[in-house]
Amino acid sequence: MSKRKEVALAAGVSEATVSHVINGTKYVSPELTMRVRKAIEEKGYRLNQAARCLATNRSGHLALIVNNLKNPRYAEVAEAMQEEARAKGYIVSTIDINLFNFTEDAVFDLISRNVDGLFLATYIDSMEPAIKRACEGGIKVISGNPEFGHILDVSYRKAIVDMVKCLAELGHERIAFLSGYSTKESKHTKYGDFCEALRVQGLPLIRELIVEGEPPYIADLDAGYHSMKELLGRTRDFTAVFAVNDLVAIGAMKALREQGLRIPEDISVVGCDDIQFASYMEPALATIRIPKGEMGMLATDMLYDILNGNTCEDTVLTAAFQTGASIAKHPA
Amino acid sequence: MSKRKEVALAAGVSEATVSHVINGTKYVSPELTMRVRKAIEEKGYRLNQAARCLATNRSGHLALIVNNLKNPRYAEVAEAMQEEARAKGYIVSTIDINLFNFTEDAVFDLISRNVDGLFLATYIDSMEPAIKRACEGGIKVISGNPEFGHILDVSYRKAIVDMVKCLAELGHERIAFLSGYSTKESKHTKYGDFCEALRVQGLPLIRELIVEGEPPYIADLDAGYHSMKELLGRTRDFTAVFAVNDLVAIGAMKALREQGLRIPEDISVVGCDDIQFASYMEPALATIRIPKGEMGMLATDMLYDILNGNTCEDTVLTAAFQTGASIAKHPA
DNA sequence: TTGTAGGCGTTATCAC
DNA sequence: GTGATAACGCCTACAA
Repeated sequence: MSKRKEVALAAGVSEATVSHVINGTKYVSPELTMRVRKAIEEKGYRLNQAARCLATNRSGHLALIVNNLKNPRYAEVAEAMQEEARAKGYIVSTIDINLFNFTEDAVFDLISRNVDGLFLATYIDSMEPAIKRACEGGIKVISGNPEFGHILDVSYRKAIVDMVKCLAELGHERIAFLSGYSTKESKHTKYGDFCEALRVQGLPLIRELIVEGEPPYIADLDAGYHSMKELLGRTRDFTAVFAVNDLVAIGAMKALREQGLRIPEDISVVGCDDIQFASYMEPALATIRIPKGEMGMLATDMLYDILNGNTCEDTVLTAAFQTGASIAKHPA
Repeated sequence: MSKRKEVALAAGVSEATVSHVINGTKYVSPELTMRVRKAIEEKGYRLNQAARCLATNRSGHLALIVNNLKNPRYAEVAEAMQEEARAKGYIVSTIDINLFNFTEDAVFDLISRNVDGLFLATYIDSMEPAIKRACEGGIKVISGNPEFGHILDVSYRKAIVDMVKCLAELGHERIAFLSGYSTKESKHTKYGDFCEALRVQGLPLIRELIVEGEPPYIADLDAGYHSMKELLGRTRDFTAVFAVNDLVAIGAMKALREQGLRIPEDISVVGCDDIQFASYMEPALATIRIPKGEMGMLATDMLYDILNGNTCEDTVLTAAFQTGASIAKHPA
């Protein structure tokens, strides 16, 4: 690895000049610029980011926090964030906290690594203290919590209301909810939105039809499968089910099929997130669409703006109900 | 952010002593150790990794290269790698090269960032030069290519032979292959294995039944869907299809259904990777199982060993055929 | 057992 | 427009 000094030597200029052509921090004559570039090329010189970070206190390193990378929803956010970040010269590390299994050290490590910015694509109360430390440590964070600075969030309210309305109009009255998580978690807004939506439609909230997740609260295919089995073991008196995400919905569909229940003839199913798989299911899963890629991009852009002293607007994107073949009229 | 100096001051010791208790590089009396730890705690001190990196030339930063993070196969590798890495004090950045859309800069950036190690979970010829540079830059790399140092790979051969044998025994003779990529890519071993497997079974390799992918070669659900449509447009004279991965298989299933073809009664379908979704399909997708989590863990362990001057063994894991409801006897 | 000092590769502030 | 020089925070001989 050749260093800046060697490049300067090869180009016959000072080290400072090399830096200036690299960073564009000062005018350098075209001729010298050329010589320097050539020297860089020939020497195969690579700027040492660690050194730069030490000097500038900026690492060009972003972090994304998700709760389950295996959920394509987050994979998509991660991919978009990464793509946008790379275009802006940043690298991103995705931290997969297994929900509720969260350890503060993961965040402290981020501080230690001088991460410039942080996007919380998932949110749990228990990480608040750590995130607060991160803020104090100078890390810019973007999340759904105004307490941490700028906010980028998605609101499910309207979509869930629309969805419940759609089901109600199809004659459904007893709608189950597969939570995946604990409905006691304060930030678990989908459950709150669902309750509200029922209220709006004048439908009852039936406790028996609410299935809580089990620790460690990984809302995945298996969780959906087991949640539905639990529900079916409890009662069959429901005609529609809303799952906290598409994975849970798809898992639930399997459990329903195994019990000989037809979708949507017997039970209508709705998921959430609109992962690509949803439309490849048989029947195609009705779901709630959220702008996953946009979130990743926006988060990156916002962080970029903040880090460069520009302003950035807080944003709340809105989800949209996406109907599908997995819902139908209430069975006569 | 308090620095080491402040900790030293607070603990009434020298900076060197602080470092030694942090790194365990020298014996420090229990008493002083205690004082230092307390001071660290009180001051909320976080070691600056950039500074350490500059001094030691080690970043504690690993990278994983995949071609499509949205493919749960890679998400799983990424998650496992990350988990193992964190336990060892490393952080990992996952780089999603969109296959064949690869740009060398991504790798050069890794060099610039003093990444200690690199795991190529995917492989394409076009990145060879860049990876070579990474090696020269001192980055330890693990991949399927011995040229780059240690190897960690998975062999599909036996699994594919078993799979074709299974299909042959069920009476299938005309087996299609949805490549997703270009079959001309030298490293695209699944295609080679498939050809070999046909040979072993004495089955013909039918050019018409081989569907090449389209640039930019993202072998995902849509690609599978379109590949199958293309195949169906070409001929219906096949009774089984092997897809390069589960996503392609699932996409193909949709196209088949749309044409009124039943799975497995009319067409048997086999995927590859054994992503969790496979078993949640209707019918459950026969596939080829690969140890995804194990690969992520192993790669990390190997890198860790190498980086710490230990030896590590090259490993080739073997895939296994996993039957499923998506295959059945040749339709009479 | 503990402290001192030089250096890691860049940036940034100054004179030149 | 260009070139020295002092940080940046930490590690690590080497000295005490």
